[in-house]
Amino acid sequence: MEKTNKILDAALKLFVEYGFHGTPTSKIAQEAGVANGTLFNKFKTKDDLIVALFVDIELRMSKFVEENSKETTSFKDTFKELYFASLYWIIDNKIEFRFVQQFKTSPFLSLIAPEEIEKAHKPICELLQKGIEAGVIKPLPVDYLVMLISSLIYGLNDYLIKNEFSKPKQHAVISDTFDLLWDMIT
Amino acid sequence: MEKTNKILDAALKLFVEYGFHGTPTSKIAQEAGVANGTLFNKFKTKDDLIVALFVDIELRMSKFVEENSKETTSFKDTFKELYFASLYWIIDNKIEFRFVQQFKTSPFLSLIAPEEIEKAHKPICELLQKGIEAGVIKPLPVDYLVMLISSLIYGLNDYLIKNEFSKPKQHAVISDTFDLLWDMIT
Amino acid sequence: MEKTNKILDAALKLFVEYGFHGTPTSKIAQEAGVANGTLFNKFKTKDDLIVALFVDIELRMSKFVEENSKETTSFKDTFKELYFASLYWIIDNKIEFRFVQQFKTSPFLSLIAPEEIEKAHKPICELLQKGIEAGVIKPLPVDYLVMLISSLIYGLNDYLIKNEFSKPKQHAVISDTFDLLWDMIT
Amino acid sequence: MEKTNKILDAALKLFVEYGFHGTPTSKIAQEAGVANGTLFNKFKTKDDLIVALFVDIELRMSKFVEENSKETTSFKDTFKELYFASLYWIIDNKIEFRFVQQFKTSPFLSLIAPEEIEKAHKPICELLQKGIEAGVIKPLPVDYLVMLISSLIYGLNDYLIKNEFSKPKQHAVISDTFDLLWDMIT
DNA sequence: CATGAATGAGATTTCATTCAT
DNA sequence: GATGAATGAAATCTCATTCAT
Repeated sequence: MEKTNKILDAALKLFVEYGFHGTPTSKIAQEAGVANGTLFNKFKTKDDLIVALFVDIELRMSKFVEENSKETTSFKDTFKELYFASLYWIIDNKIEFRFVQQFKTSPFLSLIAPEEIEKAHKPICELLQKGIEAGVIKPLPVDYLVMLISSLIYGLNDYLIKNEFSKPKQHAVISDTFDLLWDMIT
Repeated sequence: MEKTNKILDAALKLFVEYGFHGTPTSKIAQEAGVANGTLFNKFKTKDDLIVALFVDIELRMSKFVEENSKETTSFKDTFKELYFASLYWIIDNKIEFRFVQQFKTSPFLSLIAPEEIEKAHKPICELLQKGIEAGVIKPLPVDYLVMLISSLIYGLNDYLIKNEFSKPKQHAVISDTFDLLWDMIT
Repeated sequence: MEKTNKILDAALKLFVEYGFHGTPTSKIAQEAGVANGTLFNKFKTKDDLIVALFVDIELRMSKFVEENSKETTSFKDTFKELYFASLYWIIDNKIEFRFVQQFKTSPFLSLIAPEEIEKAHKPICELLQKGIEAGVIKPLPVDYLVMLISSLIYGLNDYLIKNEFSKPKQHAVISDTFDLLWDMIT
Repeated sequence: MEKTNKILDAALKLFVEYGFHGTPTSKIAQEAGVANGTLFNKFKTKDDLIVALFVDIELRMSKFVEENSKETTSFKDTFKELYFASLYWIIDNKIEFRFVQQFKTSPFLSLIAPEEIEKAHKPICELLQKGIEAGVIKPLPVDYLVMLISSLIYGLNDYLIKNEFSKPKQHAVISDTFDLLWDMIT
């Protein structure tokens, strides 16, 4: 792995455990196995590193969701694919997700342009728009729907983490929640 | 106002704006109009102050919700009272709520006993239990229901903040969301 | 006991355990059971307290030695009385003595006039002078003799503390050491 | 000179003049001509610095005494070599010695293992043991003898400092004291 | 006199960042 | 490009001392 990635990896792990300011750059460098100065060759400042890490994670998530959700002929199935892909990524990348949550509630969020943050919601927005036009989804504002969906996903994730279910049980809960959600928005 | 409260007030304001570590204790003292040392007479450490602030806010919210939600004979109405009281408190105490969100995604959360955190959910848990027993609410696990409800509330709050609606429009959205929620869980 | 004495007592105990600067005045007041401000009513500054404590201890030791060493017709016996009285006081007032040692090797010593410090040696000086004139003691400078004697006493005290002998054994060692000392200076 | 040594040097000088707590680390760094932070790169805490300084001085003294006391065939001469070497080091390193005295009467002493402290006495202990076995020295406990000897050396040193004799006079006093000591223990 | 809350100067320590090698 | 020693600004926290009650 390249040094840049080693640094991002180490930073992620430490930030989630100790918080942004509870993690000195020196510890990140140490954990990454590089020299202190190397970190500052790759990222101009610590804030730069934090932002770069956020952008990197968002990108990885988007990519995963895009690649792992087949577009089908049925609207409901396409929507389900998106929902499951998102949840699976979050479940398999708990640390990344906790970082994102921490970042989004922190003042660092303001370092990023709002469009950049919205970008991740683009696929779901477009899909919902189609759903409304097709008369499948209730004619509510798209950003309102996105809010409903994502808050459920985030809440569900927290719930799954707290309860440590078996894989099949987890799947069942995710599936049941989808049904509740579907009923709510259609 | 007492100095202790002045300090809590100043801390709240600054923490939300600059983050826990972006806010030096000296600035808090200054903003509160007390001497630096006074802060440490009232709170042994900065961490203590952060935790005390969280506990204080949770207490104030619980008290408000309790005092502002009448118990009625209709289960649905009682539930609605609780829902509205919660949302109204959050809307009128945006800064407090942002602090709570920041606190809950930070490593500081681990400084508080899990029971302490759950305590805020006790009224709603008891109510839902009764609702299930009365056959009004779907027979789902209570903590699962709590998750569904609170994630919707949090999401809705973010949505309202972002959109800056007029008071009547706000009320309409809150009311409509309640209907969606009610359909989902009954 | 008066407050002043309670403060001196508490200070002594804490200074020996934690050092002068390792002991805050607030802890002294607390240990003494008086208010913080009371300490500063009795002693203008912390340094004043430290010096007063030293002077107090030296006075108590002098008084004890004076009262507990009978003047006899035999020079050797009178000298022995003084030697034993000194050692017994030190042994029974270990904490006081450790304070004195700490004080004497610290920069606080310079806050006291040299005459004040020498005062404690006055009785032994006068006695030795007589001993020399009587031809009993070797005709060496009196302050040289005092140095020999006191360094032996200090060393002996450390030795007794380290070894924790029984009372009779202690007495034997003290007595034997006197004989060595007597041989040395006569 | 390396920065570490510059810091130790500055610390020694200031500690002896102002005491451990009367000397801020910032002054040490300044006196040493290094940045404040550099001090804490070399020594994790101020206490660490104090302990390191003590260990360093003890080591230097041991090394000097070892290197400057020839072993001879005569027991008395060998003993005398040790005695003189010790005294000469002390006299030429007054500041170091005052530091050691201050350290040994302070609560910092407890930060060092007792064996570490005793180590400095090892050569003299072994020599005295031989002397006893050879029937030259009085058959007294070795640690008792060490106490007698070291207390005389310390006392003599204080005496010499106070009186500021010329070099030859100093030598005479040291030599005379050796004779008294020798008489006492043989 | 006694009290103890309030003060603020100052101490130790941390850590993002630089730069000579 | 990589390194890590050096930097010094800034943060948290302590504590002698004051003073209104």
